[in-house]
Amino acid sequence: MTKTTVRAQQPLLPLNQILAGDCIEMMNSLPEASIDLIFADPPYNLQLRGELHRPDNSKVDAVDDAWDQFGSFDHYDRFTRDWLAAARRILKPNGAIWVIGSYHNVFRLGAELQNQGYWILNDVVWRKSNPMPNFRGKRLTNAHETLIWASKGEGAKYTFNYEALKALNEGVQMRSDWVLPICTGNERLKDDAGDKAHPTQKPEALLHRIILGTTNPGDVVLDPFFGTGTTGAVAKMLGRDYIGIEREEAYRKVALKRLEKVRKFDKEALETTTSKRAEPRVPFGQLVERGMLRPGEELYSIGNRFKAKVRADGTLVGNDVKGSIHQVGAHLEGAPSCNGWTYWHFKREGKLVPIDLLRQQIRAELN
Amino acid sequence: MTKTTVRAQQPLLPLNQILAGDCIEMMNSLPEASIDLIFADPPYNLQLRGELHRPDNSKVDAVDDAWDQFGSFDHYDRFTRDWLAAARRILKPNGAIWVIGSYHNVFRLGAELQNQGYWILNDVVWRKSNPMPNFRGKRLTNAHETLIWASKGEGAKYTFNYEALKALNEGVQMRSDWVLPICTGNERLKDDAGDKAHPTQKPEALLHRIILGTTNPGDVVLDPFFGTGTTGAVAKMLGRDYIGIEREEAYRKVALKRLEKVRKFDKEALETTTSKRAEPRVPFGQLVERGMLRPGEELYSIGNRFKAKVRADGTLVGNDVKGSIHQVGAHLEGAPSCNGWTYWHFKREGKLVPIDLLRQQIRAELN
DNA sequence: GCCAGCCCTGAATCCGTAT
DNA sequence: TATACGGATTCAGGGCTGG
Repeated sequence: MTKTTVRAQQPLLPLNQILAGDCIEMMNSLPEASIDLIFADPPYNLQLRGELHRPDNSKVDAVDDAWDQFGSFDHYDRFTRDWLAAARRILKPNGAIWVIGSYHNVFRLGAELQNQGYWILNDVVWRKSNPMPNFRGKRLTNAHETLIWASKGEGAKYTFNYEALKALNEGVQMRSDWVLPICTGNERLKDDAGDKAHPTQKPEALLHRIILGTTNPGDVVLDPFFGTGTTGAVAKMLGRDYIGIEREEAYRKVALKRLEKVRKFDKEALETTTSKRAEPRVPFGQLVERGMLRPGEELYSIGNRFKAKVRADGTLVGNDVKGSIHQVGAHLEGAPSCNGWTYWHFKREGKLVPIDLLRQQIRAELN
Repeated sequence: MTKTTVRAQQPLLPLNQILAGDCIEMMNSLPEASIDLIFADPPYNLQLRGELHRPDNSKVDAVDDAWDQFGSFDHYDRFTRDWLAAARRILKPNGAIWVIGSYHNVFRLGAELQNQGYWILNDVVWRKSNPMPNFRGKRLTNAHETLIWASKGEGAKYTFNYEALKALNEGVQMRSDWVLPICTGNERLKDDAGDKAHPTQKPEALLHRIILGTTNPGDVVLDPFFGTGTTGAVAKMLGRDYIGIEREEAYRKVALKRLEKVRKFDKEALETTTSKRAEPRVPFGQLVERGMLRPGEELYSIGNRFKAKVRADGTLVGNDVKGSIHQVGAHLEGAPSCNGWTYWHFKREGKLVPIDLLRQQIRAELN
C-alpha cells in the first residue's frame, strides 16, 4: 500500500471527533487498515468484594462503576477478544497498539494479543511516584500499572522515534520502566458536582511519551475507551489526529470541553531529534569523483593498524582484499561488520581524519 | 487441615535436597498440601531469530538452550498448565506461589494462574539497575522482569511479613516495584571452564525479599526449576527448608557445591540487600512531559543574554543550535560545559525562575 | 596500596533498502 | 520473494592491569 492510497482514505475517517457508542460497533464501522496507533485503557475487571475502607473508615472511591463489572474471566475474555479483533482490522499493516492494565486484567490482555498474532515489542511499567498505599498492610503497595506495546504482527515496520525518546531521557536510551506521577491536581478533571469526572483518568505525561515515541506528526491515533479524552488532548497538542470512542455521555461531555481548550504546540517545538538513518545516503565513490580523495591515496584504520588504497571506482584494496570501505574494514578486523565511514582515516597535515568528515561536508551541501 | 496433620507429613518430604528429573513428575511424587511456598522461574520461551552483536561487534551470548525452545504458544501453554496444576496439588491451603517471567511468557503464566483458581495478590516488577541495553535502538531497553505472587485461592490466609519488608525498605511500606541489580561479579557462578554456569541465574537479593516477606522460619520452599540453586541458598540462609527439582545434571552439580558452602543467617548477605539510595536522576524531558514547561515555551539564560525554545522531546533550540539544556547552554556561552539546570530560567509572573526549581519539585515527589 | 583506565558482560523475540 | 550489502547501534558495573 502506497502512501498516496492511505492518504486518499483519510477523508473518510471521522478525524478529531468523539464517536458515541459501543467501541466494537464503532470500530467495525471504520475502514480497515486506516489507523496508525491505538491506545486502549479497557475496563479492569476489578474483583472487589464489598467496599474498601481506609483505616479512618472513610470509603475509598473504588472503580466499581457498572461498566467495570464482569461476571467471570470467560465473559471478560470474550469481550477482550472481540475488541482486540476489531482494533486489529482497522490498524494499518505497520500500525501499533498500546494497552494498559493492572494484574487483574493485563495477563488476559497480553495473552489474547499474542493469540491474535499481535507481536509484543515491549511491556512497559508505569511506576507511580504517588500511589495509593495499601491500607491494611496485607499486600505490597500496588505502585504500578503495566502497558503493552505491540505491532500488528511479526516483522511489521512499526514506528519508533528512538532518538526523540533518548533526548527526552537526557541522552540515555529510554527504558521499559517509566516513573510518572498519577493524575492529580489541576490536571484531574472534575464534574459539575466537583467530584472526579472519571475514576481512572490517565496522566497526560504518559500519553506524551507514547505518542511522541511511537507515532509521527499527522498520524491518526484512535482510543476505543476514550473516557475524558487524555489521548485526544495529547494527540492534538503534538500535531496528531485523533478519533475517540466513548459510550458514556457524561465522559464525552467532559472530553469535548477539554479538547476545545487544547492548543497545538508550535511547529518548531514539534520537530524532534532524528536518527542518522534518516539522513541521505552518500556513496563513498562520490568522495573520489569529487576529488576529495585521490585514487591511489592511502587510508588508515582506526587504530592505524592497517592501511588500504583508494581505487578509482570507490573501492578499497588492502592486504589483497578488495571491496567497499565496509567490507575491507570488516575483513581486516575479522569482524562481522564494520562502519567504514568511522573506521577509515585519511592524512591531512600529518593528522589522521575520519573520512566521515568528508561525508558530512557533502551532506551539509545537500542541506 | 490442622497444623498437627501438616507437621506429621513433613518427615516424608525430601527436605534440603535436589531431586533429579522432570519437575512435573517429581512434584506428582510428593504428598499433597505439603509445601508452604513455591518459587518458579520457568523457561521464558524466547524466540530469538539470528545473532545479535553489540556496536563494538562483540557477540551477545544469547539464551538459546534447548530447554527454552517450544514449538508454539499451544505447546508452551500445555506445559504451563501441567506444571502449575502439579504445583497447586502440593501447596498447602494457605501456601503461595511466586513465578517470574518476561513479556514473552508472563501473560501466559498469569492467565493460567487465574484459570486454575490461584488468587493473584500482587504483580511485582523487578526493575534492573543494570540491564542489557537495546543495541540496535529499535525498542525500549528491556529493563525489568515481572513476578506474580498468588495464593492458592481467594480467601486463603497467606503469609505476609509486612513489618519485615517495611523495615527492609527503610521504614516505608514495600512497593510492588523492586530495584535490584542483576546477578554479576562474584555472585555469578562459573563452570570449570570459567563460563557462566547458568544463563539466567537470579540474584540472591531477589529471593531474599521473597522468602523473608512471604514465609516463616521452618517453612518448606520448593523450586521446580532449581537451576544453580539460588532459591535453596537463600532459604538455607534464612532458616527455611528447601526442595529443589532440576533436570540438568550440570546445574545440579553446581547447585550442590554452592549449597554446601551456605551458612544459615549469613549476616553479610542480609546487608547486601539494602541498597544505597542515590539522588534520583531527573531528565529535563520530564518537565515537558509533565506539563511543567510547554513545548514552544522560551527559556532565558542566567544573565538573560540568550534565549532558547523548548521542544517536545526535551531538547532546546536556540541560535540554530539544537540539543540538551547543557549542550545548548555550553554552545551559547562558548564554554566546554554548562549546567543547564542552573543556567536556564523560565518566566512566571514576569520573574525569571531557574528550571532547577522544577527538578526539585519532582525529586520531592519521589521521596 | 590506590586509582585510572581498559575490558568484559548481562533472559534480546534488536535493520532497511535496493536489486 | 530472496539475496546482497551499506552502515547504524550501548548502559552500568565488576574485575583486572599497570603505573
